[in-house]
Amino acid sequence: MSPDQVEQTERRSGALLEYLARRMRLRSESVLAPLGLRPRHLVALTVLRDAGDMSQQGLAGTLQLDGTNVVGLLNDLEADGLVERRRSPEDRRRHVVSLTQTGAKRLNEAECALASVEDEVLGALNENERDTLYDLLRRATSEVPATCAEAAACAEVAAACTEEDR
Amino acid sequence: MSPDQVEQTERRSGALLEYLARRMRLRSESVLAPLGLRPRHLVALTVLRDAGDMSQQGLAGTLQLDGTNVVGLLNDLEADGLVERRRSPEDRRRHVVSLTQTGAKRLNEAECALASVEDEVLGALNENERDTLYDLLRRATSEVPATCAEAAACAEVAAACTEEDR
DNA sequence: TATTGTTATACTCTATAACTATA
DNA sequence: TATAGTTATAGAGTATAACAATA
Repeated sequence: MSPDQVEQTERRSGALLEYLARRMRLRSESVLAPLGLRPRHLVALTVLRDAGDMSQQGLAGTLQLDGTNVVGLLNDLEADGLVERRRSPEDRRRHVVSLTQTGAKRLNEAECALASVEDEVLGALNENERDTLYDLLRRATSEVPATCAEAAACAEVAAACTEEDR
Repeated sequence: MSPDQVEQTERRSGALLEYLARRMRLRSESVLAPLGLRPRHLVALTVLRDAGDMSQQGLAGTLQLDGTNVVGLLNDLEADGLVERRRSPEDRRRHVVSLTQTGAKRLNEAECALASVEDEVLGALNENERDTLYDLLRRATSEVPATCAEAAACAEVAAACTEEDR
């Protein structure tokens, strides 16, 4: 493998994604504080709006978050009347979580407030490029999260790749 | 403002970015573990490669990370011989941090290993779209982080926006 | 006196384990 | 017996404060 090829093929988006997300999150915190929200609340509300009602377990899976953490998250949101927990009629163990009208409104307010943060963090991109970015992110995140089996297979491939490279 | 306009203008990339970055990070952890790296190490190495040598304070600023945290991060990386700390000749208080050859090699290995993670997390996007995403992220992150003054101004604008919306 | 880096410490976030209720 | 959700608790991650060396 030539050095040029290495340059071309081995630069990945992962680190950039994390780096950009961190900057966005740090700036967002101060803007969201007056609304009584934290970035993770916004993520949860966004998922509920975009994907619709779901069980707490479903939410945990989607957010790749531990179930115990979802409890606390929903406690916050429910205390503010932004989401609702209802027992599922089909399976009374389940709680169906849904966005309330108040929650949808608050989410809109938050996104409006975050416009300036986005202007700042994505300052290097013009309007068209931001639209493209939003579209790509939207589609990438709408994919169902991979199963554990897939993740394991993925780890295997990566390990082989590392061995070969050494 | 009409409901349609609200739909159009108030959907922001922040939550999506954080959501996608989290999924990427969780998957990356297992793949990077055999290399003795954690996602944040990779971010630091990536920044050092892309932006070149810098002081610890510079690194803290770039990574939007507390200085005390940078110390621990660099301790890890230096113990593995992936980065080097040298006293600056001009200002002996400063440590100039630079990527070693070993570090550059390890970074390449890591990025290779992460290819399968990216395939999984960005499964909904085709090759072209991933290139576009990489390009957008690359340009967005190469922008200098905003100063505190700018962040404060940004918060003000956001607050005004919230008031108006209520 | 101010700044760079370090150490010690407290705080927050996240995950693991045991419990209640439904199935 | 297994699953959805909850609570209590321990471990990891992150930030705040005091300190040493240099400017």
